[in-house]
Amino acid sequence: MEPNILTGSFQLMKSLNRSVILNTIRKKGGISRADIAKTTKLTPPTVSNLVKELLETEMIIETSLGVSSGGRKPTLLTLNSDMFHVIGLDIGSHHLKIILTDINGRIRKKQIHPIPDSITNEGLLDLMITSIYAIQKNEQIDRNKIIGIGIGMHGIVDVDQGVSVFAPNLKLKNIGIKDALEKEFQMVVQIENDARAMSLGELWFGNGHGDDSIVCINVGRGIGAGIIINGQVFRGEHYISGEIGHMAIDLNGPKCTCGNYGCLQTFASGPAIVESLKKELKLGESSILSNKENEIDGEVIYQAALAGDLLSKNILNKAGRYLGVGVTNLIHTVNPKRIVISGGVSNAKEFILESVKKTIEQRALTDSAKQTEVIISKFGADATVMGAIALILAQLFATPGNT
Amino acid sequence: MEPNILTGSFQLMKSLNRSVILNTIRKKGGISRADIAKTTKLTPPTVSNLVKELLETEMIIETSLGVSSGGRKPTLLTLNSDMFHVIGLDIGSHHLKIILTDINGRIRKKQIHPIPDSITNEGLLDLMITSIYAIQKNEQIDRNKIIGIGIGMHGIVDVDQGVSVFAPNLKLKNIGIKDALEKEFQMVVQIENDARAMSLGELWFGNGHGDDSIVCINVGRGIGAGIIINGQVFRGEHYISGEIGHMAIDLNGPKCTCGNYGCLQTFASGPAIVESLKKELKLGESSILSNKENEIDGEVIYQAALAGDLLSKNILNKAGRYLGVGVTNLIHTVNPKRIVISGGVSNAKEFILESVKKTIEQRALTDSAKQTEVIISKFGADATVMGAIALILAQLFATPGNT
DNA sequence: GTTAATTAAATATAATTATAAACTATAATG
DNA sequence: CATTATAGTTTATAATTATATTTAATTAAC
Repeated sequence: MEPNILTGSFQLMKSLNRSVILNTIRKKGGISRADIAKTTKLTPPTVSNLVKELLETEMIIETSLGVSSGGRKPTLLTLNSDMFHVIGLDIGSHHLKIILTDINGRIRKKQIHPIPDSITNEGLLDLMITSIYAIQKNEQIDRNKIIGIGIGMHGIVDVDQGVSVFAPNLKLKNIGIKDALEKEFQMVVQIENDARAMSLGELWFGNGHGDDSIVCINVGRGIGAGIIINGQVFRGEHYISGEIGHMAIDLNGPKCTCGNYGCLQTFASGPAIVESLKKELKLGESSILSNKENEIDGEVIYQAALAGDLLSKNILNKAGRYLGVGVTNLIHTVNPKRIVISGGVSNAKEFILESVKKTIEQRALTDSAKQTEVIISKFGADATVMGAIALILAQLFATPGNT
Repeated sequence: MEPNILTGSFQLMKSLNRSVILNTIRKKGGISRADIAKTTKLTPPTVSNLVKELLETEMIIETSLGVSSGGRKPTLLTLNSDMFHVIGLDIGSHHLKIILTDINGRIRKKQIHPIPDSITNEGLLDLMITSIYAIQKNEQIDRNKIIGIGIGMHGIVDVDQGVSVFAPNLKLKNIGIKDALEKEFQMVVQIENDARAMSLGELWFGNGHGDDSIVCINVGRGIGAGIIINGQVFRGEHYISGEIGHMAIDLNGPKCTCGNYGCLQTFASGPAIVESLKKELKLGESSILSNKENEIDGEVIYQAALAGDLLSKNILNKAGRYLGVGVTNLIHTVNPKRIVISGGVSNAKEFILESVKKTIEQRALTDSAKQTEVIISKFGADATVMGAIALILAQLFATPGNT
């Protein structure tokens, strides 16, 4: 069947305006009815009526009176952030991270649970359910004031069905997460690929407020990108948009786990960096890591580089240059306003970011493309779980018609 | 200043519904008021009122009576395609092609003008203006029933300003096309990059009716892609989305005109194919083109391949494989539903398409990605000019709010 | 061939919501 | 303390869609 066509009706008109007002309050935070009318170009009575309704739902509250510039003092309105809460999960390769936030995304509680090796679908679902109960324990929070549960998950995710189709790092397939959690908790549940969740988190909580187009690149065990266009997560036809880890950049390069040669993640992922360094050590390069081959992981290399180890620095720089090639390809394809780099490898920002930028400067076609903003995520290891929160908030504050 | 926020109002409600009805008539072609009400879920009186208005504007007409299935015969409505017309231009490297169509995109007249070498900005604008006058000559068409002029142009185009920022093949910069033509003709003028125009044309007139996500790849002197997401042309932040000709796929590959190495268009563009064949000839490969080095161009190679020349076939196949690598990178980034290949090189479809498909089959990550539809444009050399028409039609039939 | 049922379209009335204009409340200013 | 500026509310009105009813035109059944 055709999807429902969006037609104009009184309900649409009203819900659109209510949403516009709610979002204005969210963005400006502490704004009077009169100012809402000015910025939205709605008339004062319309604003007053809808604000009254929003006050009744307790989504917003009247706070202090503002300062007057000659006339009645404005009554300032803000989101009622103490009332409503959101739960976010980040399902990684070894750990499940869960947070509880208010609707401004301020973290109230954070917990981490290890994920046992060779876990089953049912085991993972059980772990998720118990962790969701656990984080609510001893919290003075009305259960039906929890708006929803957002989940960021690596691998391929069918957002509409709410299924983790393939989670390679856990070796699991077809986990029916949404159905299971909705049945258990009777609230909104939304699951999304980790890089895409991150990118939405970056849009909501990062510097990129608004309707921008941004790309968030998650560089860790693999490399994945989340693409935001006009403020909407872009998923592609089969939920594999942004799978840039397997972008071919050097057809004569090393063999990748996918079977092809020269994929981006054979150069710039965490494992690739470790391999690259080990190989140099075997070739006899001198380094402070020379006799510690078994202890080497990404963090160790980063610390060595910080301590001044030239080989470690060079290896990280090289990874940055390759990442820059991939990023430039993305700029020439998606041409976003801003690119945010996150994930484990982005920890080594001092040694990565500059070489990414230099590579873009060198390779990008036009001056404007060269000036594409490239930053490191400010959320560090919390990027995915904040993105999971953003999934629910994006839905809560969505404008009618913009699915 | 902030862009205007979209708020609900009676005008919006009405114009949304009018647009929904108009588009329903356009898509279904020959549909009764009652059926419109059913498919749109608008009520019959609403439909009747808006249909009355649309009849008054002469945008639609009542045609025959349909067949009854027990009851009054339905009055069928269609677009009044004989009344309104659109002009489309394709500004290529050597020729200006111009067509006049009705609002169903049916071509009424087509003309081609050569573009002199070393033309100036003013010269090109003059040529455009005279060609637009010329195509209207001897046509029984009401001047103010021409809806607009669409222009597809290679290079980088600033759609909002209506300026061709950089047209490398004509060696021109900053041609203020929109302003000049709007001043001369007082009607809607829209200019767009050729690949993006093509992609919109493919969406409107090709197999891909609807709100799909498709990518159209123009393989000629360069390689450019037009990306359509949710039925909207996607341009990127600096109008360079889809510039995949300079996607790095082989960092150790040949040097490109852009200064980098291993760009896609050093392998799969028209000039790259010609160079590649000439090189093989020099190396002594036998071919029916062996002593005709000066006559070789894309068309000659294609004809040779058709005539059974093995070298020509191999060269075209190889280009197809490289193109397939680029296309697979696109699938892993944008993940569209359908990919359409057009431009000069796509003429050699017998020798290109299969190797593109094989490469995707070999390299794509998931089964669903492997099944991405890849077709050759059915418009051939008319792809850009049909896209230019689509630019205007897309605007005419746009839903309010979806800019 | 008359009548009932069905479908299409128009019309009249009601309901919903935004808008405009008038009004009340409150504060700063001189 | 009057004047003026600003915030917010009330009332009346206008622009629409929605609902219910009516008219028209057919087909199908008896």
